[in-house]
Amino acid sequence: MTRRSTLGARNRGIPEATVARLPVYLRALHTLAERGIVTVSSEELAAAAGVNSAKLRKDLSHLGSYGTRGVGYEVQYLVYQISRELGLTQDWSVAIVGLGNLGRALAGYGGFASRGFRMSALLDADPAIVGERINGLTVEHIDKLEQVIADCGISIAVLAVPASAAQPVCDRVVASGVTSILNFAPVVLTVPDGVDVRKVDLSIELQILAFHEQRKAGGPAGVEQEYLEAVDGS
Amino acid sequence: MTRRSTLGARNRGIPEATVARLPVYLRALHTLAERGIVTVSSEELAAAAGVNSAKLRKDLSHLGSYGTRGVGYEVQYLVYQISRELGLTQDWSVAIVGLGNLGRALAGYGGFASRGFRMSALLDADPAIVGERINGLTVEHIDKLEQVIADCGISIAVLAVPASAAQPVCDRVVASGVTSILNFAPVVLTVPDGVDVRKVDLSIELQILAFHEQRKAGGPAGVEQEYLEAVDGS
DNA sequence: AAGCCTTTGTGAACGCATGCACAAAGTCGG
DNA sequence: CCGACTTTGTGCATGCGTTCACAAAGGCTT
Repeated sequence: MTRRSTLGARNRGIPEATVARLPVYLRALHTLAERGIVTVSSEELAAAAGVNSAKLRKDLSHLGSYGTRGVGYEVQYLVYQISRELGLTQDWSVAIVGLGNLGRALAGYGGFASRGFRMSALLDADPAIVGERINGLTVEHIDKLEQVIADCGISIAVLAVPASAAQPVCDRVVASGVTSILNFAPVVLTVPDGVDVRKVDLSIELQILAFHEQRKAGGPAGVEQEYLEAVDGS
Repeated sequence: MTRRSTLGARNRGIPEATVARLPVYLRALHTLAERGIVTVSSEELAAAAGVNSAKLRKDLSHLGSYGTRGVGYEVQYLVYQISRELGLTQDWSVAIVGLGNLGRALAGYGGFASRGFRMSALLDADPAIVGERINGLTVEHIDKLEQVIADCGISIAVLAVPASAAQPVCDRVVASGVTSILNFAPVVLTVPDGVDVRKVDLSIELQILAFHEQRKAGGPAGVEQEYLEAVDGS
């Protein structure tokens, strides 16, 4: 073990799996705080977040030793610590590229602005959409992409463009200085080292559900024979 | 090792990580097929899917031995095998509950219908929305939820409702026989055993990006001191 | 002040996932 | 028909993530 000090493991290097759960804990804590709850045990918080309590404690231990034995965690303090670790104590400017149905839904989503994320720019290529006001912002033409990203200090971009446009648009935002991308287009994006991409894909999620659904119903129906029927009807 | 037969490992029990990647391979294969490509090596397909070739081969080996050594995989055949394994050779009826901005975007998304998923019902509680036609379907009032789910044989539901409505709506669709749920509401759903839930949460994705973004910029800015300033201005 | 009770933080064991590296197995040219 | 070449399928090692179980640590009661 490579312990750095005796005061808990403030190791730089929080496991990726832990990072992915911190936002869930944070949301649960906010809910508790709204109900006026001051202190929470790992057991209670874990239940609210839908995880095992041992996992919760280990996750939190990666941030430091912020609980009190015999008592639990102070809700407000933990909110602050997790927020800070996630980088939510500073503001992030976000651009949405592509304002079709999905892009509009994202632009109108209140959950963004609430915690550290400011919707700073909306960009689209369609002249019929450019100039429209959505949620208090005017849609700019994508020709101004580089300029807008620089002016607003945008480092995070949300891509809600058609699949065929995704890679070119991605290349442009990256060239403009964006280093984090949330991609809704159903393509595998190629980016340079140092750029993070996360992907949200409805179709994939449904297919995973279908797999398990089929499993419940008794496994894949087809036997080997079916393929030939499927392709040439013999 | 517990091999079942000499003909590859047709072990029931495909790793979850593999299942999550199969749809990605499937999409890559469809793209190749459109370009008229008949045969593909693990190296090429892995590149198209954005994964390591060894991982791809191991994933595919869980389905069976569908490649030809020295040659590669036949695209159409592999499409069929993966589709069958994922349960896409049968049709799945899907209901969307909640037709705000996000629900509309989902209802209009072409990627659903294309492969095995049929949008069968749209449900909402708002009288101003009920009766509207979206993408060829009429929005029904949520009072008819149980009836519609039974009539259409729906086993997969997409929840795009406000957070406060999510758990009650979830309980109702589950009681009606739905066993797979794709949840867009920012809450942790509680469901009985045997029901699968997958969650899509924009806010969480952004927070994960923010964490890495901050990391690139030199780690969490705040020192211990900052918390006191943040809460009571002392 | 002392002992009991609660809850954290973590060592240790286990299981899953990843990636290397190579033998087995097939194709293709001569 | 044979030998060289290509590519699959997988044994093995390594690392990450999860869970159990418990000692250490604090609060609370008497």
